[in-house]
Amino acid sequence: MDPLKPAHEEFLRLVAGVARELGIRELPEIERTRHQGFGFFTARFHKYRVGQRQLEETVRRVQGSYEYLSGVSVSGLYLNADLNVRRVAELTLSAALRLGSRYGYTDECRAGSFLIEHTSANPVHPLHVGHGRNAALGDSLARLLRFCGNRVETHFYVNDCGAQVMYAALGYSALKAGIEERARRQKPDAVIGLVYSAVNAIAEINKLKKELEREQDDERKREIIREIDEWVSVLRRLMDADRDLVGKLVETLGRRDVASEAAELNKRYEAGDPEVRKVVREVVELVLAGQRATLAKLGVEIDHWDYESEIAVWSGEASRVVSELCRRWPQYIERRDGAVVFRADRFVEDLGLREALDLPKFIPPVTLMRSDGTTLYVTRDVAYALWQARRGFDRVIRVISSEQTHEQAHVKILLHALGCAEETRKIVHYTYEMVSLPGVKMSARRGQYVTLDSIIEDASSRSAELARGRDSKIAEEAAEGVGVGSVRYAFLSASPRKPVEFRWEVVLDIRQNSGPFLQYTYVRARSILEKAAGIDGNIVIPDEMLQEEREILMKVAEWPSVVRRAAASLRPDYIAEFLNGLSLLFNSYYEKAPVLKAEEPVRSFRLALVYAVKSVLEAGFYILGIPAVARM
RNA sequence: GGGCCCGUAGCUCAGCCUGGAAAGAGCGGCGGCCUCCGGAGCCGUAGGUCGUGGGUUCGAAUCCCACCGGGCCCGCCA
Repeated sequence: MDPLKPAHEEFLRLVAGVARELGIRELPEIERTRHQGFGFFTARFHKYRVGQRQLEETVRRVQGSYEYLSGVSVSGLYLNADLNVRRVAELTLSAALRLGSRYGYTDECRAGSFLIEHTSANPVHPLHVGHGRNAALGDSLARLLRFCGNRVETHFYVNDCGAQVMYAALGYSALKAGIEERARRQKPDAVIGLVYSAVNAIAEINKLKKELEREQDDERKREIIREIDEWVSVLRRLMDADRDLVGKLVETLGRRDVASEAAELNKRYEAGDPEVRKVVREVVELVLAGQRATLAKLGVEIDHWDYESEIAVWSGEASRVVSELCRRWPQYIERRDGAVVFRADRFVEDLGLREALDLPKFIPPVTLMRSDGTTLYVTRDVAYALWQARRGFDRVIRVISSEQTHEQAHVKILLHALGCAEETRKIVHYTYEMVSLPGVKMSARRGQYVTLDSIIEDASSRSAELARGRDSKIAEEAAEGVGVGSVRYAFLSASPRKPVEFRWEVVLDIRQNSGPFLQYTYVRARSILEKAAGIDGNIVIPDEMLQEEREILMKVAEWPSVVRRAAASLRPDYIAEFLNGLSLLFNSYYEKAPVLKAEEPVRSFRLALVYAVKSVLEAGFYILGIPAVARM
């Protein structure tokens, strides 16, 4: 139910009539007026080369009487119309009272079925802030599209292939008992994260030492020594976290050729060696248990966990991708020391695909297979993309950070080269920019990151701290909900295209544009309704409304179209912005207009208005995944 | 060196896809209010070369080009 629909239709009829009279063949676009004082709806006639007088006269001739519009006017070459606020208000309040937190849904926002892949962090460490943005975006897209009545399935791609997993597995099998014991006490992903970083550092140091022995050039030698020092200090830092564990890892693996062992392990894993398979899966499951717990805390549920090994490797799909490309495009295949390289650069150039596939201007060649016969991430990703595209959804949305722009372009090119036009069209690389923390440099390989767990925890304790001075028990209870709300809002409120700097003053700013601000608004609205104990269904719209009441009603009336726009353009931030605007209006109103103490019938009207605001906030909270706390 | 993205008020951001009215919010600043449903409040006000320079257009924050500044990426890593 869209309360603006009748008014929109009336305006549409007017505009169409005017256009017809003026001999304009197309229908001028109808917009929500951007500037105050020029009505609610606008149609522009600039490009049709008509005079203002002519437009005015035509409008006068064509316009009829309207139920939902008022004040049709021409200003310059704009045709504007205001709303009949009373009529629209009736529709809005009755829709909100009837639908509650489902208000906002309209049939027009259904757009098909969606497979959404998101988060897909490597299973060797805990989730960090960047994954938080990915998870919040992916999850909210899923919620938004579900709210709109679409079929949605969420997927997490478990990258259990490749060297980094093998590093974790090597460390794990070397110190199994100690690690398992720790994983019972601490979060298992944190434990494995430490193991992974330590083994990685050991491997790096060993590789560099070997290089140092062979190296002749003094300049280069000094540089290698510098790099070794850097990794040694990484190791030292990891020791501070768990001296016993990291010390034992150095002892056990320090003299071994960890890099070669990892490569060997990887080869056996891809071949499906049962022994390796068992170890790798054990370590991966430990990490996933931890990652799952973090996601659950954020209110994120994943429907399917897709294992790279199964879907791309053991199924033979990745190999088929390679052989099929060799068969179709032998002229673009090069073999370098046994590795298979696809000359994506020349392929794109020769076939002139840049425009058609909307590719970046620089495309490097892409290696499809290592010289030891194992697959590479991009090849497996192509196999996975095909698998996704063939699961019977209209669209596949892959939420992947902008770091992978080039890799995702490769996937697109390779799909095209395989002749999978249909599949390519379905797949969307939903990109978002990085999250940074002031003064923190992150590197997963160096075990240097701020975990999502610590961010959520920090947000919760800080929000409890901010509430000190009020009821501390309530603050305590609400802390986690407010913490989660603040974190999710911080990730979702900016356009995905913009880098986000995570700063506590902003994230927890109660006055505006934050999760807690919305939650606080919600608590206020809810508290009024609780005290009122029930709303009369017979709402009389008063003849004299406050300016704030008019504004809130029109804002609430716009909610369904905001939902539609957000869903159509896949932008949860539109929802966040809208809720922030609504909250600002409501808080201002709250201060001016007593609800419970008002005389009837104004009291009932105001209660209905509060209920409508509360309902919109609830719907928006569902979409953004912000906990609707009752008190805070 | 090349590629992708970002640059709008002191700060955080919306608007850019699809050009059109005086470029919108909030925070902070300044000045005020409050025996009232939750003060983590409210009202008012000042504050802008839309990074810079060209171009296209009747008209550019919006489209094109160049440059400057920031982030990310350019591997037989993922």
